Amino acid sequence: MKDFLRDQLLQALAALQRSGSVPADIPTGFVIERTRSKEHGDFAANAALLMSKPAGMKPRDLAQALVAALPASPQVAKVEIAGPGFINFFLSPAAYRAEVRSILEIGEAYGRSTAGEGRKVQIEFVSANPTGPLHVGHGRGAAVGDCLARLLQATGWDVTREFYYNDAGQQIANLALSTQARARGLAPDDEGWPTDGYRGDYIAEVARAYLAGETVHADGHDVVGAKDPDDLDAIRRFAVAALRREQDLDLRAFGVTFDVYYLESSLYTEGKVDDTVDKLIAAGHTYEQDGALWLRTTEFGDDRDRVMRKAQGGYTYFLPDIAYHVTKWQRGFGRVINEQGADHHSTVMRVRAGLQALDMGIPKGWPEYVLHQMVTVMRGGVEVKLSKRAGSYVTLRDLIDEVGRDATRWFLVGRKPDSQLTFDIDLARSRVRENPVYYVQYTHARICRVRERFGEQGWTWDRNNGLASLHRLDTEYDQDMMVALARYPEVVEIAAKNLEPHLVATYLTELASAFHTWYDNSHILVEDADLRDARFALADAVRTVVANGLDLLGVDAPESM
RNA sequence: GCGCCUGUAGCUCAACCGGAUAGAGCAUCGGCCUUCUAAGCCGACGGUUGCAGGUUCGAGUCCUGUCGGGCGCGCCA
Repeated sequence: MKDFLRDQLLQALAALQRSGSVPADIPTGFVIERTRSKEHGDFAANAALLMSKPAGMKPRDLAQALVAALPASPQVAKVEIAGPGFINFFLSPAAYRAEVRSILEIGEAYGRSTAGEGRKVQIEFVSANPTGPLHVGHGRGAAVGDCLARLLQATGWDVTREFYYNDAGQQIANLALSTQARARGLAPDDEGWPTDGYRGDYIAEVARAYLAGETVHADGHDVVGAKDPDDLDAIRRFAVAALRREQDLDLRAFGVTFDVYYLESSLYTEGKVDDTVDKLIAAGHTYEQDGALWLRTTEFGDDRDRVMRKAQGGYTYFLPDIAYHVTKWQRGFGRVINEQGADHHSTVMRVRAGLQALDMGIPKGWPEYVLHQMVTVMRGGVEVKLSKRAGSYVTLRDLIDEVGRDATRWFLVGRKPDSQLTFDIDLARSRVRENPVYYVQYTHARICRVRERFGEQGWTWDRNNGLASLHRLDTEYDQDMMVALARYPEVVEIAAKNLEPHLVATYLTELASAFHTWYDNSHILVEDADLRDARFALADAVRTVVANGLDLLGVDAPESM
């Protein structure tokens, strides 16, 4: 609808230009937007305000001229000029009825678009190292990343979900040593416990399974515990597999799956790291100093140069990072979005700088980043910092077990990623109005219940009759309900464009509120069959949009509660 | 000290790449259950958008400064 109105205004502008009353070379960067207040109609255009200066006319005069030149349209009931020169469009009831009809006809496809034109986009998220259970921060990354993937899929992108994990570095060595220590019966703080060892109870479980010769299935193959506490390499393989397996189970329970798991070790075994080093040297952006090899990232905006290869040998983490991103580029992802915790924000500059240094024609802003801020977990008004299994942090599994998958997803994705998030366990598990996820799910269930009542009353809902009778929906409540519904495609579009999935959650809460208001003021099960069918058609349209929105968030739309 | 994020009602948060009178819910107060889920609805109260400047037709939004909070500033990942 926005595009339609914009087009109408452009036509009016063109007409004015032909008649010579407005210069031909006028910027047309105006926007059509939803009004905040319905006194101002449904949509407003700021065209006259922006173009008044170049047009040499007063805003209101220009608005007047534009409105006079607008083509007639059955979708627009009236156009007003207001305030400093806004052009306000009031849609006709027929335009909103058409929206309801469209929702019921295309169902789950409503709100989707082809804006992405089938282009490839990769979303890398979670990417936790296999050294422990996933924590709340990973959960936020999983929820945000997965919802971004759903949003981009819904807007016509060809999405690949990718999980990158470090199975090669120092942290993995620590994991192996910690597991070995447990296998030898040591506990944290005992004599001989490795420095920087992982202290959580889960390490003891891994060690026990290893000694028992258990089999772990991860990443498509089985790893059997070798039982030998001296075989550090076998312990490492087993521990990585065991923790990968555990993370995978957590993610599955969270409703998150990946298309590709990319192993850092493969970058080494396939020579991609060495290859990247050679190319950086050849590109002339490196130098040796203090025995180390440095990359001149300052040439690309960094505030200091970075070491690539340490004096003692071995690479710093950011070199495999660059090599990894080269593979993303070579795999044909013209668009890549990395979802990470904000505590890693310093890598953004370095990765981009490294890619620029390679001079491969990669755009400066590639890849894109969505960084989420920290999560604080509260229960009973106090911060929760510990979990039994992990020790020093709250795990994703803890949250799922305590408040359920749906509420966990909703709350972790329900705020702008840029904002710090307080996860209130008491609120998330409560089943009252103040808990938005229950409020929205309840809305869906409530509409399903009305459908059941048709049968109990001996009636059948005649959908086609409902669609044909939509003109019977003529109250202000009806109008408000339809306006709220029609916003959905715009919300999806904006959420996808801005990479802000929380907008969907916010919208659904508003839609639910709008529904209850309408519902409690509009009796559906009336004797008049036309009116009854029409009202339920509107209710079912709400149900459809709620279901579509919840699907974008990966949250169930229950038929009863 | 430097960089990134952030500051909106008592509380938790919105505000669509600058728009009109800054919106919801909770809390507080007052109403509504003999018919579709009261897990709901209706109403009232509540604001100098941390502070100070600037940009312009217009600023919560952009710029500068300042104060408070978070994160990061390794030849760790």
